[in-house]
Amino acid sequence: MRKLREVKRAMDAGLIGREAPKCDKFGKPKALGKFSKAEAIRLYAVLAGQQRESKIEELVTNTPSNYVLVTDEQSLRQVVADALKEPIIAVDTETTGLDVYVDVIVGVSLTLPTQDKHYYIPFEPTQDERALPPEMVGELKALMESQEVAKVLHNALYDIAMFERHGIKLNNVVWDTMSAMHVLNENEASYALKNLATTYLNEPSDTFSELFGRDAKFAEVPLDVALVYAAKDTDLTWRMYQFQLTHLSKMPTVLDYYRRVEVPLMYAVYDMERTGFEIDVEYAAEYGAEMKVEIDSLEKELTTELNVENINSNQQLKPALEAIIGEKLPNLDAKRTLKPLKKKHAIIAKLLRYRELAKLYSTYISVLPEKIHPVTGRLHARFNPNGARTGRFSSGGNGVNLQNQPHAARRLFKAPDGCVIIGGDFSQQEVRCAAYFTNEPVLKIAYAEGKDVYSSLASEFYGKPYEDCGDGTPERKAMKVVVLAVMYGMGPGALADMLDISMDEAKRFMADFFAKMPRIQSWINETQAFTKKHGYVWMDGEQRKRRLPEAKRKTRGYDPEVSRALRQGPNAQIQGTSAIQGKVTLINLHEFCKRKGWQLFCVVHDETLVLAPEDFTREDLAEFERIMLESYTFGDVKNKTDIEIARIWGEGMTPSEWFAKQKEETE
DNA sequence: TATTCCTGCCAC
DNA sequence: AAACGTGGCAGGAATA
Repeated sequence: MRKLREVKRAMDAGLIGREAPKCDKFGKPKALGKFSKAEAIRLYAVLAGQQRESKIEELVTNTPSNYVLVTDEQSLRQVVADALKEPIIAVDTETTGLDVYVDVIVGVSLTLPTQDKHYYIPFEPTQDERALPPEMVGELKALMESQEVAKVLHNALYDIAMFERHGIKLNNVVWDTMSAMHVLNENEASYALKNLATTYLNEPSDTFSELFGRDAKFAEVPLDVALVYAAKDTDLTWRMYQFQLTHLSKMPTVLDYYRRVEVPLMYAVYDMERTGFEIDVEYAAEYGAEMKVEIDSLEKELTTELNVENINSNQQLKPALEAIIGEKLPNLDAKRTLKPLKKKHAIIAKLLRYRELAKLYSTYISVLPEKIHPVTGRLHARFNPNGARTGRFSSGGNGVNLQNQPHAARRLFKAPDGCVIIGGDFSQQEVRCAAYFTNEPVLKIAYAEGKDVYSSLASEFYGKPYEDCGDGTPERKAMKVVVLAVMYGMGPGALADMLDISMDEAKRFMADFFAKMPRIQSWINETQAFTKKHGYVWMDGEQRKRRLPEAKRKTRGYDPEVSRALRQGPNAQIQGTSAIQGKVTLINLHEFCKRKGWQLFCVVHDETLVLAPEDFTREDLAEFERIMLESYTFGDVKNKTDIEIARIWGEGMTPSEWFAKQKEETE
């Protein structure tokens, strides 16, 4: 719609006309047909090209006088000397591409605020004879590594990695305008610097691809254009920093959180991403081939039995399946719809088996080996510390999502020779957090006595002894999902589905649940009332907000968006606070790893993995455990952590099993 | 061929 | 009657 509107505006203004009419086979122009959407989109491309050229021209002619191109060694040295006198500068790099293990810097931008100067320093392989030789990037080393000069960047993780390519540590990054924006407004549509500048600095700016096209390379951008584009980057970064500082200063607890947690977290994430994973390629190939055989034969059988072209197409599958089983299906959801019919119809059992294998194979087993980086020989995940609006990490992007690997796929991740994976997992993290916020005596007493709340509730619900509902049992697993779901506002219908009970039984379960723990109910009510009144909730200690503006909407009758926002409120407070606990702990573990020569490996919400040499001691482990338990506590609710030691992810043993085995082997 | 939406499913 | 929350991604379908 945006594109169509722009085309309309341009046509109305006479900036662009209809396409030239097509000619017939005699070369005579045909009559113009109806004005189609397709033509409008083609015209948009023409318009964008026209605008691109004129925009670039305009940018260059209006290059501010304090944007300076640095093209000789002496000037470069002078800029560095001047920068070393600044207390804080803005930095940005331009590069040959986005692969932090392959690409190199083609230019560096520096903003020197007290001088009010914005420099762009181009290096080879920039395609211009004025570009400085690549080894001169080294002239920036002292400045970048200085612990005196603080740095502000946009998406610093990337630039830290690019400087590393040239043997330079980018130290003393004190602000990242991208991560700060996540704290300032987690609902932002885009966190691209140029878009933030357009929104908040009253400075309409085009992103690189908008200005130069999708596949443009920075090294090929003419230097007069590169100067104005790149110098503007640090100019905007600096202005964004001041804007953010002004606004975060109005929320001192959030500002403190940002500096204390989000900033040091960058360096932890940077190291964690670089550690990477060794992948058991032989096992993957063997296991994958085995799966593929079964998948292919199941697919063949299902295709014939159902008489469809493609069993992966639900559009084809649904009517075919309905015809065979003789009943209508609401959807083809495996858990809800198909599983109950599994016993009755062999074809459904076969389909479910096929789906399970196909998912595992196509999403995990077959792709993990392909993602091994050719340069490092390891698989590098990406971790986005503010990927979720609640402040949780997300993982994925161009790398691999490390947070949703099923157990069968975790077996492909192994510790390098001589190393083990040590994992610490917060036990019942969110319920402990709930105990803290609600002050519910049943929960607090249970945790004080060292009871497992999921097990207790499972024991009651299933009418089995507490001991039979311990860690790893299906009863406890089911109850874990149920407790969290009910706490976060699940309805009786869905609960009945989940526990395979009637609607009335589900209602009774929920009534019992809240009657037994009345403070949970009252805390939910209070939190929802707060959400409705203010349009946001606070995480613990007002460290960060989750803004839910829909909650404030005045409604008559049911409004799904308002209801959703009211469910999100209590959830965000607990999930977000748990995320803060995870981040603070991760920072401390990072320090610990650096001290010990260990490496951060991976973080999955309530679980952190590190790589340690296999001769680690009990004392090392005790220290690791202490960091897990003491880095961040929920008031007087004690933390609990389960520790696992493994050579293969997910195939671990307890510390006592480990040391027993070690002892055995040395004897 | 490229992009986007939909359904479904993995993790916590 | 509409009812856990937070993500990422595969594969099909629709659209241009």
